[in-house]
Amino acid sequence: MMVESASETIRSAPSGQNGVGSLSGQADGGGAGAAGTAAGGAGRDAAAGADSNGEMSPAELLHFQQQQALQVARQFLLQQASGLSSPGNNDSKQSASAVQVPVSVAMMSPQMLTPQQMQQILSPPQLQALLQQQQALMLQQLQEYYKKQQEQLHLQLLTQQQAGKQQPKEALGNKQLAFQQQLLQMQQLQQQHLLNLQRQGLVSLQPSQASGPLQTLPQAAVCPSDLPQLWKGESAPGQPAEDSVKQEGLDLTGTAATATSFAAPPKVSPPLSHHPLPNGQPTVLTSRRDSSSHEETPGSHPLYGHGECKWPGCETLCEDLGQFIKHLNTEHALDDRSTAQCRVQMQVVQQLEIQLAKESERLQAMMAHLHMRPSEPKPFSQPVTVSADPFPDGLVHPPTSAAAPVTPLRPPGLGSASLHSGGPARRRSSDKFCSPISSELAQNHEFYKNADVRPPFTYASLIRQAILETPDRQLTLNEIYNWFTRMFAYFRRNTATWKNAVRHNLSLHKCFVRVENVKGAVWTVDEREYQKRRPPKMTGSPTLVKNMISGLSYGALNASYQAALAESSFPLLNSPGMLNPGSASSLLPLSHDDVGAPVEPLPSNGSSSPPRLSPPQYSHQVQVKEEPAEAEEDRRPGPPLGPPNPSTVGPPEDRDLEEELPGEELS
DNA sequence: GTTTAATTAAACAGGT
DNA sequence: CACCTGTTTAATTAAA
Repeated sequence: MMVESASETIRSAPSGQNGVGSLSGQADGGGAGAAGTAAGGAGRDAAAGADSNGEMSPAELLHFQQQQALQVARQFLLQQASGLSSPGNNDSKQSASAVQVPVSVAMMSPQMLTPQQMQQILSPPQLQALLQQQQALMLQQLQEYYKKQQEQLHLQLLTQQQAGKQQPKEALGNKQLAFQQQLLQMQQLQQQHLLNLQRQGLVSLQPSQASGPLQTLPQAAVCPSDLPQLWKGESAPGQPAEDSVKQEGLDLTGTAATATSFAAPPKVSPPLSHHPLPNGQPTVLTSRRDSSSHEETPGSHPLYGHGECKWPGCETLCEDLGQFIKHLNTEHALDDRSTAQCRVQMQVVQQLEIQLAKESERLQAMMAHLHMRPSEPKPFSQPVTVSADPFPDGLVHPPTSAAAPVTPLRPPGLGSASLHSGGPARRRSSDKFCSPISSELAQNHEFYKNADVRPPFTYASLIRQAILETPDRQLTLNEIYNWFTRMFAYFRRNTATWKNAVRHNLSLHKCFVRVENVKGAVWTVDEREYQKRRPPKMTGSPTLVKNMISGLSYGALNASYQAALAESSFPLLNSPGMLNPGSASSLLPLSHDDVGAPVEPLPSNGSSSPPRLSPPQYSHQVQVKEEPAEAEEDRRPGPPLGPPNPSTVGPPEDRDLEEELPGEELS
């Protein structure tokens, strides 16, 4: 009936929903970019310093300087490669390195932690996350540095040529040779580093550069089979303006290179350029460009894998490479469509980069602020609320909460690793690290709204979120549907399927209570129940995870990080509803994490850190206008769950939540 | 290898 | 009758 039409309408409306555009907020990758630049600057300064000292001939000076720089770079790379295991002593030896790699230094909090110590202190997952962050930064620096080196090489060559007239040719030759060798070495290191990154899934779309072994990995890991939908249809054009906002500016240059550099084979080759991204984003990806140019893997193609074309949304089967190439040239030639698709890909990449940069920056700031105080368990044993701490293991805690250090014993498993191709780390990634839906959404809702990517949350958590976002914490089925379509591009398709799932979830979970209203029935959330059944899984659905992983894992990653911060910081998403004093109660108890709080594991010692908000007030249902008793019944089984007593129901996990106050709405 | 939870599909009952 | 809303059951799958 009307409903239908209503939902349909909305369906197409999403883009117009709101112009808030968190994206724009996120987009300002400027910060990160700046950081990167600054780092680079520092490096240069160091070099400059060396310059001033010397009194050697220009050529020697250059040489010396380069040597030094190379050394540093090499060392740094090695360090990275070995997982921070390289001894810190080296650092002292090479004071220059300190300058050269300010970022890393800062991150490690020189204050005395040697890499090894860090390793001990931090859980694997933490390390992993850290490492990734560092690597990303590193890459940027390296990139710059590398460029610089090349320039210098040229310079040097020129100089030497001039001077050559007075010096024996041989000497020069040797020098040049040596230098070139170093450069080569450096290149190799760089490649190696890239490989590492690839393995970790940090760098996606890795193209040709890594001929053999890698090609499959990246493909599988990154090519989100679902991402394609992004392209299907109207792709780029369809993108709501808000989203494209600034992206528009970047055009095919920088990012294009990233997204499509591989499409270079024969003819189809978009204009690639070396320009750095406009916004200063580093581009993890770009770097590979250099190296990729070296070798053109003969037997494979980045866009070809498992017998099919990996062009977004294509999936055409091709027997062999030859056929594929032909297909590529005919189907994906340089035309409007391809360009549009390319643009979309660019946006995806861009967003990922921005996100990465942002997170990196944040991490640095966090570490700087905390002096990298490790979440060491023992030392600071303080309150231990732990039980629930959803912190993704690794992060430093949010300043706000008193939450104490995470228990060390925790199964290591964080997520970052698990995020990317499920590889090895699939262990418990989920649980602990699931992110609070609210924060995740808050951060990426623009993204989900526009990208056809399945959100990494379960239907139950999404439904709950939808309901809680409203002022009265109640929604009709149809409104729930609308929320889904409004908030997620993904749910604008296959409506029959997910709607059925929604209904199914509403009926299935006790936490959703149907209340008969004058006008019909509305659904509310019984937080208590919800929390109860919590040992959730982060993921929503298998597919979900898959998508997330493959495509835009950043959301999750970030989510994990955010989880830590969530509590305090995101005003963003929560419902306007919260404001509502009257009904607000429900929110409190909810620990935002919906998706995943780990509830169970630890004995919650609520004692130490009393969750600030006593969960007792289980939100009860919001005051629904006339509400039949049905709901009530379930709700309180018997003993009113002890409010104060966290251990009862669940971990008090609600560790503080104050989940944020209401902020605005997400869309 | 078993259990649990989520997803998906589908049947079915009331209502409109 | 068609469609919506709810409830259920069942199969499948991934994670624990």
